[in-house]
Parts: sequence; C-alpha cells; structure tokens
Amino acid sequence: MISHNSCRKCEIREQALCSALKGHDANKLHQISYRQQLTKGKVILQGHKEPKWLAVIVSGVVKLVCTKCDGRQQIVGLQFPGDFVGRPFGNLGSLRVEAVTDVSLCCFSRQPFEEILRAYPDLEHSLLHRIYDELEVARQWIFTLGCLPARAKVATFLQLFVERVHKSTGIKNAKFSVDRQYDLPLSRTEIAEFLGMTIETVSREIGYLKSESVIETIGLRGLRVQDFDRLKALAECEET
Amino acid sequence: MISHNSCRKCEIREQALCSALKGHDANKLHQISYRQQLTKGKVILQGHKEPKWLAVIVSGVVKLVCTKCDGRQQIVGLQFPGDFVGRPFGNLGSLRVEAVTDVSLCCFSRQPFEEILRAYPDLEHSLLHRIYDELEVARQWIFTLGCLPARAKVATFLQLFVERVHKSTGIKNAKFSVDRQYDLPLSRTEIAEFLGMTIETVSREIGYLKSESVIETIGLRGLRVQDFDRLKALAECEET
DNA sequence: CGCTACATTGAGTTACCTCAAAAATTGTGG
DNA sequence: CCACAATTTTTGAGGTAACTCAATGTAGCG
Repeated sequence: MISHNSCRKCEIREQALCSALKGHDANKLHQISYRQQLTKGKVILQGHKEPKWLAVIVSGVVKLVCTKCDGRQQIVGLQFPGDFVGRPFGNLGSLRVEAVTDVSLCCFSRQPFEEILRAYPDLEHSLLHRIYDELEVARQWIFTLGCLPARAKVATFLQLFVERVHKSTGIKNAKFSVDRQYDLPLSRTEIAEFLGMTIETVSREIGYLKSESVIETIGLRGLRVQDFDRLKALAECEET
Repeated sequence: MISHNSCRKCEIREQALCSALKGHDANKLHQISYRQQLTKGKVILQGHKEPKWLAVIVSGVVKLVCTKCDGRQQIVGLQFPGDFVGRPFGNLGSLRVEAVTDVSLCCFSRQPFEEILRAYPDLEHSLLHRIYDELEVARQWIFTLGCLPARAKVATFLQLFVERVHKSTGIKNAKFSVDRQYDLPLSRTEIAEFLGMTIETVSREIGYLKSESVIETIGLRGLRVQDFDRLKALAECEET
C-alpha cells in the first residue's frame, strides 16, 4: 500500500533525518517521498542489491539479519521509528532488512535522494551523526554478546529495548504504552537470534526474571517492568 | 614524539580519508596535521572526553576496548593503517582506543578539522562511506560472536586479519610480509578478548589448526597460513 | 644464562545446548 | 461464545563445548 506523504503532520518529523532540512529546503525531501505500509515478516531490503529506495521508519520495528548457509540466523541490529534504513551510495552488504511488526515507512527514491544528500551538506552531516550512533550501538552489542552470560544478555536486551522505546515516546501515534508496560515486538525466537542463544535459554532466563518479580509478562508479547533498577543491575552482572 | 608531516611522501595517502581532498584543497588538511608516534599499550583516546585531536593511522594497529567494572575487557574493533580514529562532532562513548603495536598517527587538531569537514562536503561524504564500512564490519563481528563456535571464531579472526593485511599491502613501509607470512599484532589474551572467549580456548583452537597444518606459528607472533581455503572453510563451519 | 611474561596442556566443572514433552496463548470455525 | 487446532512458549532431563584452576613449557629480554 502506497500513499502520499504530508510532512506537516508527520509523527516522527522531529526525530528523523528529514528535520535536518529547515524552512524552504524542507520541501525537497517531501517531493520525492511516499509512504509505504508493509506487513510483519516482509523483507524490506535485500543486501547486495542496489535498492530502489531508502526510508525512514514511521512506525513499527525492523530487524537487520545475517543468514548463515545452514539456516541459522543472527539479528545484528534493530531499528525503531525515526531511524533511517538503507545505505545511500552503496548497498547493505550481506544484510537483509525485515519487518518485525507491521511497519510504515517514509520512502525516498534512491537516486534523487542521493542527489539531495550531496546538494545539502547539512543533511549528510546529520546522517553521519546517525551512523556514528548506530556504530556505537553495534559495538555495545559486540560487548554484550562477547562478555555477558545468558542472564545478563536477556536483562540487557530488555533494558535497552525499554530505554529505546522511551526515546520514541515523544512520537505521536506510538504503539508503546506508558507506565512501564510495553509491547515486545520480538518473539522468543527472535530474541534468541539477537542474543546468540537458544530459545529455551531465553525462556528460562525470562522465567527467572518473572520469578524474581523483576518483570511480569502479559500474554505472549506484553511486558511490564516491575523493578527497573534490579533489571539494570542484572544487566551489569551485579547479581546472580 | 611529534614531527611535521609531509603529505607528498605519505605512506597511506591513497587509502586514507585525506585523499578525498584533491589538488589545491589538499593543503587544507596538511596545514593542521602533525605526526605522532605512540608506543604499544598507550591509550590514544579515552571515550566521553572531548578529544583534542582526531587521526589517521599511518602504521601499526589500534584496538577499541570496552572495559567492564569487574576488569574483564572486550575488544569491539580493530583499526589498521589508513583507518580513521575518533568521532568528529562528538566523543567515543564508553570506548577506549589503545595502541596494540607501536603506532604512527597523522593527527588533526579537533576544531579546525571539524571546520574543514563542514567546509568540504566531499571530505565529509568520504567519511560517511568509511563509517558505513566500519558499521558493516562491526555487524559482521556481531554475527561471528553470536553464531559461531570457538573453532570458527578463531578461524574467522585469522582469515579476516589476513585479508585486512592484504588490503594494506599497497601501503609502502607496511610491516606485513608477503608469501602468507604475517606478524600477528595481537597477543593470545587480546585475541581472546576480541572473540569473547578464554585464552586457553584460543590456544587450543590454534593448536588444532597447527595440528591440521592449516597454519603454522613462528615464535609467539609469527603466523604462516598454509591452507587458506581450509581456513575459510573452518570459518564457515563447513568442517569440524 | 637466568628471569619474566606469555603460551600451552591437562583435569574437572559448569553454563548453556539439544532433544523431547507439556503447557499456554492465539486464532478460527461452528 | 466456546471448542479445537495451530503456534509459541515453557519445562525437564541429559549431554557437551567452553570455562576454571593449576601445572608445565617456551619465547624473548636484560
């Protein structure tokens, strides 16, 4: 489903890349943008192919996946509303970008977008900032995967997910509820693929967190954090 | 030790960021640059502090380290000659940058460098490319750490190290020898810190590779790859 | 040549994995 | 609205890869 875009009432205008263009110039991106809705599970971009478009996530969550020949998968990144998807002036390497939930994207046709990037250094400057931030996040995960035991991995995942959601709560229309109750977009399988462990271990560790009243689950996807400080302490390996 | 710089005969001119400035403009960076030699183990940049300068690695190898409160460390990235170190318009977060070997850096004072970046969009554009590449490498490591067993991790490390060295062999003065013999810059401890495993396991896996005649070690740091295809196969988990 | 730092090897333990079964949640058709 | 099927998650028992601790071996340096 494709529809036209109106930046004025855009839910994520403030946090997205596009906000780097001010006043008169703001129109430039608007002219080449269009909205696209994709359902859960749809592949958004496939690495190695030159993509036709790049996009800003308006709503929903997206995962970056590496697939091994034997079928095992590793999620190497998650992206949330306001994040930029795709690599201008290149492709995504061996990555696949996939919708974790239903997503709404604000898409920009590739070539005109690249031209605008070159024409407006402020825009490219802003993109540089974002990519540096993503790099920092990626390195944070390297640390988590390399150093932490299963319990701390799960706690770290939940902690960072919750913090990331709060960052997005300024966003109108955000699906994330308040008062420490959240809608976990990832299945246990996906959490396992992200943390480099098995679904059983993820389940056991979540079970432990529940038994200790650190968190509470509501149905399969509902999550309430009862003791955020404790969660953080577990993420730092400060208790067992 | 600090000395002045002469871009003309720079060993890494072609592969480094500075090559983005052509002709007349090339001088701009030269004017604010100076060489610096640092010995093995020296801390180059400390995260969270606003750095006084940014740099291009001229020779040597550098590691990016996350330190956990309990003293355990994780190496989250390695950088080689031609790579850019530091984050302009920001700081490195919780990272520490440290010399793995003796290193020679071409440093740029922070503020003037940032001004030049803003003044020459081509330069910033080139930096954007590099950071995207680093992000891709970081995600590759997330995959390696999350998905692969110890043997494949070690094989992957050796493979990528060797490939990365070959990428630098165009560089004059490069310390890396030809005919598949290399000088491993990292100690076993550092390899373990990079791969998220113990020094004993690293040692055992390297022992296995030796026993299978995939590699050969010469002294503590010398490495010769006897069967690169086999190494790659092991990195892909295609045999045990 | 001896000292120190680093690397290897060995034995026993453990955290996480694998395989298998039970339970819970969600979706669907009567 | 309820019962049933499909899917996902949880729980259990047993195995194994990688860890820990300890001892031995080897490079490199003064």
